[in-house]
Amino acid sequence: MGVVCAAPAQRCGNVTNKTFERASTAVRVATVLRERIANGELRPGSRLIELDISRELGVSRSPVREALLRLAEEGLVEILPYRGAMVVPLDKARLTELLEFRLALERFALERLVARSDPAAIARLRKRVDALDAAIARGDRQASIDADLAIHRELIALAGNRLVERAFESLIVQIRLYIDVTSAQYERAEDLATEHEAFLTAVERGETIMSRKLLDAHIMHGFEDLTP
Amino acid sequence: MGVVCAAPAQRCGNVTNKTFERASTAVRVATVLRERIANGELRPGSRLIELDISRELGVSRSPVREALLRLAEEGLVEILPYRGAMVVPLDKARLTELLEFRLALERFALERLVARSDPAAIARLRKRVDALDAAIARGDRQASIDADLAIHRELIALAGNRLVERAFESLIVQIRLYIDVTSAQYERAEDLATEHEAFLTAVERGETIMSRKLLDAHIMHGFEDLTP
DNA sequence: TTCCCGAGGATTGTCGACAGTCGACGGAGC
DNA sequence: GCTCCGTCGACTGTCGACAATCCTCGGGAA
Repeated sequence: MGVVCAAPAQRCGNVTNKTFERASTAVRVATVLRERIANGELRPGSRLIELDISRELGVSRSPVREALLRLAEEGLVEILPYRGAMVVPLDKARLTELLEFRLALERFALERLVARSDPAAIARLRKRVDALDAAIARGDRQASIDADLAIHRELIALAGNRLVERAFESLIVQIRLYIDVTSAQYERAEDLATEHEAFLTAVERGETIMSRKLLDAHIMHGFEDLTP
Repeated sequence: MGVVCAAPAQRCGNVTNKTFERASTAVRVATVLRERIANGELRPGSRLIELDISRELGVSRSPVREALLRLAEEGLVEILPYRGAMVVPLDKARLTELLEFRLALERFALERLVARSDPAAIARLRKRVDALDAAIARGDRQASIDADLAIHRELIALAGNRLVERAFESLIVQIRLYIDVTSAQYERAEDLATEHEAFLTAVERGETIMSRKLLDAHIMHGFEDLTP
């Protein structure tokens, strides 16, 4: 019944991932819960009861509590004093806030990138865009989503600010929750390719204003008709 | 010896703040530690040993652990597995990252503000700037710092994005740690007043580019010659 | 009927104890 | 002298039990 090892040193026979194996119980529990939230097994708004989780995973409540606290800090879970934790409910207002936040960070990164006009940096982006094109050509939806995010992750990474990077990572995890709901963006896959292509071209040419406009449009794009 | 009440319902005779009194032990411990970090009692780099803290505050280790986790999420504390927590060390690189992050958020808020050109919103900012002027005129350094931050907090609040607001709040707490070190900015108090005045004027006139430039300069200003 | 209130169950918050891990110290081997 | 390895103390990670709080659901009064 226990999905997670009870003791840190104890071996999970069926788990091969070393980093997961060696991580503390709390981190492992957080990982499990994060996945369940991401894949929809745990629906937005559903309660997360410490005792149930600890029993199911075969651990005590302490690491479960810590895991919930971590997820709360990531914004995936909301904790109310004496009333427990629940998966953050999805609504349009929240998604808007997430995207605005994301926009603020990506704009910052973009500005940096254009300002230094470093060919090597742009080449890295180019590689990611090509990967996206390939995924779309294959008609692989999941890969397309990953490749899309990889482009933006790269953009952020190129800004060289770990704090911003961390915040962005946390935003992405949350935004991913909405992707299933708002898959519209990934239905028009060709548009997606075109958008990135145009964006990258603008960046390559050092067009500050244009690249920014394209970024704005892309991030907000496809999330217009959300109905959670 | 116990500075913090052991049990939630138990009364602390000398504490008047109701919200503090009613908060969970973990939150109270976090508050105490946060203050100690802020006022320099706990120096950057110093270790935070759970057992010591719990004994000193007269609580068990559980709430102390939770408090440390919260502070870690705020970026005030760094936790290394099996090796404990310590106050994040201050260095120039980190301050730069903090300020860049802050810049990204304030730029976003500013853009919003200028775009909607709402007199009521600008009036609120005006009030804060006036308060700063008054504090500077009185020569009250602490009040000047608070008034300065209040202006920026107001700017962020006007953007109406709770996520951004929360992130900003956390940034400010961290940036405050550097203010003692880098008090240069608050030495030239008149400059500070002038900067805000010019900034607000640009906002009132709807000058997108100018207001932004002034914001950039102001945020990065005074932190140039840091020597921690 | 509607509202208040108080018991009781479910769940979170806190505690003390034990298990596991890290880093320092010191001795053995080369 | 230098490196390796085992021991030891200090500390963190995890556990199960107890205390405090919230929520629900009846029962009684207006």
